[in-house]
Amino acid sequence: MPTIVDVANRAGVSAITVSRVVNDSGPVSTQVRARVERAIAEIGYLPNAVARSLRSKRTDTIALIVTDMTNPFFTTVARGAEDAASDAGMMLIICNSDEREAEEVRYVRMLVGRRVDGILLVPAGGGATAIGLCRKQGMPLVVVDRRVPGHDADVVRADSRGGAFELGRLLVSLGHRTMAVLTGPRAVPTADDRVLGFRRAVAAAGGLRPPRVYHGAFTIDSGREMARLALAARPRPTALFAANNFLAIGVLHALDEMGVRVPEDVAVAGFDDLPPAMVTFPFLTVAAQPAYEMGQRSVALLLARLSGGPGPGQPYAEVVLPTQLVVRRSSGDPRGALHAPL
Amino acid sequence: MPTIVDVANRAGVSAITVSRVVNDSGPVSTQVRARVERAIAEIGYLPNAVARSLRSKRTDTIALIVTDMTNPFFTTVARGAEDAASDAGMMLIICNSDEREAEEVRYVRMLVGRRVDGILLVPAGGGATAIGLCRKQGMPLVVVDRRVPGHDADVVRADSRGGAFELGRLLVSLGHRTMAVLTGPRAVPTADDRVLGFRRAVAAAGGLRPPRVYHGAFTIDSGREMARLALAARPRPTALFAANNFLAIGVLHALDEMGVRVPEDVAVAGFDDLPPAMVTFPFLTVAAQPAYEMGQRSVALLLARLSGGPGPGQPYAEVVLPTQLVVRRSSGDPRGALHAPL
DNA sequence: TTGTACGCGTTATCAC
DNA sequence: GTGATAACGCGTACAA
Repeated sequence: MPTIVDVANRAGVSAITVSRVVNDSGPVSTQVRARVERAIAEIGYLPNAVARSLRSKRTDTIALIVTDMTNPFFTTVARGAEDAASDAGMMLIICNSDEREAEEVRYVRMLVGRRVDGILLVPAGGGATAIGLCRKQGMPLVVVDRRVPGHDADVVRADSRGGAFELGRLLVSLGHRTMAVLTGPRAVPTADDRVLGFRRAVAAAGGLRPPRVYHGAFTIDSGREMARLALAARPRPTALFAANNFLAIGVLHALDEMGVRVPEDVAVAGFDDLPPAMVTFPFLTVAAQPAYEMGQRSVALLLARLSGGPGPGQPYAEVVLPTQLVVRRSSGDPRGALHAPL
Repeated sequence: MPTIVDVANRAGVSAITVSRVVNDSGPVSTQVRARVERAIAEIGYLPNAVARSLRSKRTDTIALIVTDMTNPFFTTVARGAEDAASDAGMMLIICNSDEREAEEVRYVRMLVGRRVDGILLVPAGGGATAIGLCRKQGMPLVVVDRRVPGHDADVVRADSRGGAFELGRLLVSLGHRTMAVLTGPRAVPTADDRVLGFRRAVAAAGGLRPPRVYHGAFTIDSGREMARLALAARPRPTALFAANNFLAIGVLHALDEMGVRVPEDVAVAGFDDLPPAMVTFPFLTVAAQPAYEMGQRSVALLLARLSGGPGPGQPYAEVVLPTQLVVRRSSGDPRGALHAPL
C-alpha cells in the first residue's frame, strides 16, 4: 500500500508537501499541487489514518455500547447516532454487551486501547465499573437510555417515569382496578422507573390496590413466563403493563397460548414502540421513546464535551426526552375517542 | 494517558521489558514481571492499539457495510458476524450505505484509510465500484447476501432462487393461477433471483400465465404502492409474492387499508423471516434466510483469506446457504397439513 | 535475562 | 513556497 513518501518521490517533492496538499494545510504553488494530485491519483494513495491518529491523538471514531443490538429500539438509537456522527465526519463502532457487565468492561477496555474519541454507553446493570474506568482513563462518556444512580455522568434518556405514569393513568381511566407490572432486572434504572411511574398513576387514582410487580429479564421468554405468573394470581389482573417491547411481545404470545383474548379478557400496554416497518398489524398500546433522537442527542452531547476542552468543564448534563403515548387496540376500547388510526 | 515508557520508568526497567510482559513475548524474570505488573496496575496503563497497529500493520478490526441496519435481517447478520469476530479477537465496525453506491464507496475509502483488516460488503446495486476499489487497494473482501455478476469476489449468500421457487410451488399447489411478484431495484441480484425462482416454479407447473412483476425499492412504502398497482391489474391476482420482509409488511398494510382480507381474498408470501422476538402474531409465510449463520460464515471466510497468505491464493469461493420454507396463515389453508405451530 | 537502535507513516516546528 | 528534523508509542532485530 503506497505511502506519502511514494507520492512525494513520484511527484518530485518532499513528504510534507504532499501532506499539505492532502490536508489543505499550508501554502502550495498551483503547479506543485497539480503534480502531487496527479501522483496521488496515479498510485491510488489513501492517507494512513493509523499513523495520522498516532500523531494527532484523535481517531475520529466514537463507540456505542448497547445491551442488545437485535432490539429495534437500540437499532434506531444506533441509526440516529450514526447519522449524527457521520455528519460530524466521525465513524461509529457498535458493540453488544448482551446485558453483561463483564462484556461491557471488556469492550470499554478495548475501546480505550484503540483510543476512540469517546464512548456512548447503555449500561448493563449499574454500569459502575465501566463508568469508573472511563473516568479514570479520561475517556469522554455519555450514558444513554439509563439513569445513573450517582448522577456522575452525562446522560441522555427518555422520561420512563412520565411515560409509565401516562400508561397507568390510561388503564385506570379504562376502569381497570387490578393490574400487574412486568419489568426487567432490579438493578436497571429504567426497569425501576417504569414501575415507579405506573405505581404513582395507580396511587393517584386513589382507592385502588397497588399493582403486583414482577421482575425478570428484558426478553421475550421472560415476558411469557411473567405473564403466566401474573394471570395465576388472585384476584386476577385485568390489565398488564410490560416495561419493554420484548416483554410485551412475550406477554402477547403467552396470552395467545393460554387462549386469553386481548383486549377483551385482559388489556395490555407496553414501553418502546416497534418501528412501523417491523409490524404486520399495529396493535400494542405503548409509551414510545424517541429512539432516533436519543441517538442524535447523545452524539451531540459527546461532541460538545470533546470540543469544550478536556476536563470536566461544566457539571454533568442530563437530557430527558418525553415519551409519546400511542393508544392502539391492545389496551381496550377507550369509549371510541382515543383510537389511533391504523 | 500513560505510555509504555511511563510504566518502564516506574518499574525501573526498559520499555521493551514492559512490552514483553504485556504481550508475553520473550523471557522476563519473575521478580521483574511482578514489578512491571504492579506498575501497570498502579498507573492504569492500557497499551496504545494505534501505535501497535502502525507497527504490526494489523488493526484486528473488520468492517461490515450493510444497506440498512434497521432491517432485522441485517441486524441478525451483523450479530452473527460480531460473535464470530469477537471469538477471533477482532472488533466489528458496522456501516450503513442506505442502498446508495456513493455512500458505499465513501465508506470503503474511509475503511481502507483506517486500515481495517478486511471488509464484509452487502453491495448496494452492483457494487462494482466498491469491489474494484478493494481489489485495487489489496483490501480483503467478502461479499454478503448478494451475488456478484462477474463472480470476481468471495461471496456468502442464501439461495434466493431456490427459496423463491419453493414459495412459488407452494402457491401453485394451493391453486393460484394468477400471481404477482413485488421485488426490489432491477440492478440488485437478490431482487432478480427471487423473481427468477418464482417464475420457474410457475412455469414448471405448466399452463399458468407468467406472474406480473413489479420493481421498486426494498421498503415498506414501496411494498404498499406496488400492492395497490398489482391489485388494480386485470385479471386480478389471487396471490402476491413480496421479495423481502419490508415489502411484505407494506403489502399487508396496503391490503388492510383496502379492506382486502388475507388470506381469504388474496394470499401473501414473503422473503426473509422476521425474528420471533419482533412479531406480535406470526402470520407471514416466508422463505427464511439463515441470517445469523450468513454473518458467521462471512467472517470465517474472511479470516481464512487473511491467514491464507495475501495474494488471490485460491479462486473465489461462493458459499450458498439454503433457505427454509415457513408456512403460516398468510398463504392460505394448505388443506391443514403444513400449518406451522404458532 | 535485559537493553539499544531503528522504523512503522504522518505532521508540527522551525529553517531556508 | 518548500524542505529537513523530530516526535507520536510500540515492537522487531540484534547485542550484551
